[in-house]
Amino acid sequence: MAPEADQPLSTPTGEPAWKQRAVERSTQAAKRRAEQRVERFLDAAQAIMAEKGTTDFTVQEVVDRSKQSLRSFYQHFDGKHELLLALFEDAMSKSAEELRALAAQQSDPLDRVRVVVQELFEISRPDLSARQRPLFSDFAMRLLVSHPAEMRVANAPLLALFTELMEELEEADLLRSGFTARRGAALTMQTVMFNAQSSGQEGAHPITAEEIWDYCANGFTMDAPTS
Amino acid sequence: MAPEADQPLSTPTGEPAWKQRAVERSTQAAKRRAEQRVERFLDAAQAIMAEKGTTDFTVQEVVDRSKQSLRSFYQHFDGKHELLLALFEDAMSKSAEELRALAAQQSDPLDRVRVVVQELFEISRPDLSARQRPLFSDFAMRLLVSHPAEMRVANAPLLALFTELMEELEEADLLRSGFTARRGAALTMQTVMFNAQSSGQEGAHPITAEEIWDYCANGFTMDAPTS
DNA sequence: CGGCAAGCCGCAGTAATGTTCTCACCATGG
DNA sequence: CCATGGTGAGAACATTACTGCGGCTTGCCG
Repeated sequence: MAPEADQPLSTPTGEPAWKQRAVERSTQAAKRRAEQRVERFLDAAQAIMAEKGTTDFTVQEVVDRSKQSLRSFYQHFDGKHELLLALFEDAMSKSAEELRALAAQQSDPLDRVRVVVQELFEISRPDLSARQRPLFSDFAMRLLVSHPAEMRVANAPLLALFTELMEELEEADLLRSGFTARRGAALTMQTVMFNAQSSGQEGAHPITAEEIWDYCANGFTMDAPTS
Repeated sequence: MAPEADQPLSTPTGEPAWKQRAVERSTQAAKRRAEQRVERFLDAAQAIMAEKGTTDFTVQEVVDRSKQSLRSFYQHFDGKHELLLALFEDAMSKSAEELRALAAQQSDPLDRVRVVVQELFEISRPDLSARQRPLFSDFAMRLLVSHPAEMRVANAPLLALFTELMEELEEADLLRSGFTARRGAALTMQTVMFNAQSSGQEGAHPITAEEIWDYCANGFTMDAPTS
């Protein structure tokens, strides 16, 4: 990593290389400190959410809990929204990893999709997991309507997992004819997550993980028609 | 309607019947006036939403637009939430009626479900109908997480329609074996509405009405297995 | 017609909360 | 050892939902 020849490319302003390196060294220490502070804000926010089971905490609470200052908070985050977004993206990619690990335990491609669908349904339902994952109910919904692009980014890891699983199905000729893996991945993922959201809203007949799997896999019509 | 014998039942306080009737006559005029005021608030709110394409208006805006007073607003509504809820319930039952009329134009039970699914999808997508129906994106999502019981009430008309259509399918033996009409109705309705919500979030490959119908009807697996 | 009760209005005021500003401080690096 | 920039503490600001109060209008009743 001594790309002196490349320096001109990265210093179009005419700064000498040594100066850049010196500045960078200073910068990196500061960066570490900054990252640590950000970490503390993140941890504090997560702890508060775990306690209150909602994203309706105040910025002040996070600041107090993290033993830092409001001033510092706004130096590291563009606002409360950015904080929540960071936590949400993190939670989503962690969940995607967990689900991927779960899928890996199954040998049959169809079983892989099944366990992922059922587990995603469980961790997405508000009544059971709101306390542990308020981001999935509260924040995800608001993000979907107010910042769909950011939602798409946050969903990417999970969507990738579903796409892989669907492609496996495709290769094993287990996908319905004329059905694209990409579309099926998005449709299934969203169907599972959102139906989980409104489970418990269904008065006396809450939907179960088995039912949602059955539905996604087979639809509701007889096994032949559709025109 | 001269149920004098029944009066004691409705006047346990001992008030004479004539007085009750007189009071009621006075009351009804006041009631009409009150309803008219409520109507004006409702209309103003709807107009503002149509212009701004969001539910993020202030109560003050509604008050100004309706040429009434803030004080009066809170005399007729418990708060902004109640206003939105009223508009939402109204929009939902109107949409349910429109969809029911649309279904009636089809003779085949499966076609009835299909047109309803496809049209519900279209009117629920945020990109096209946000301007006309911000309640369906904005408010519905928030209501789902913050007041699921109210959401259930608001959804009831639409759910009833889906249930009827599903029961028709059941009677015509077009429903998959071991599949309940009630569950299918809820699952399908929510799947359609929510997937519409996130359509357009799908970068370059937005889901279409045909695809969602295909998915709901048939799922993604081959036409035989599931174990 | 005169008065009264109810409703309505305008306006100021409260509360909650996200965000920014002021200013002193201090720690880090040169 | 000093200059710079991040930090802390708190005040200040902005927005918004909501409420209290006093006065005015309106419609009703005797």
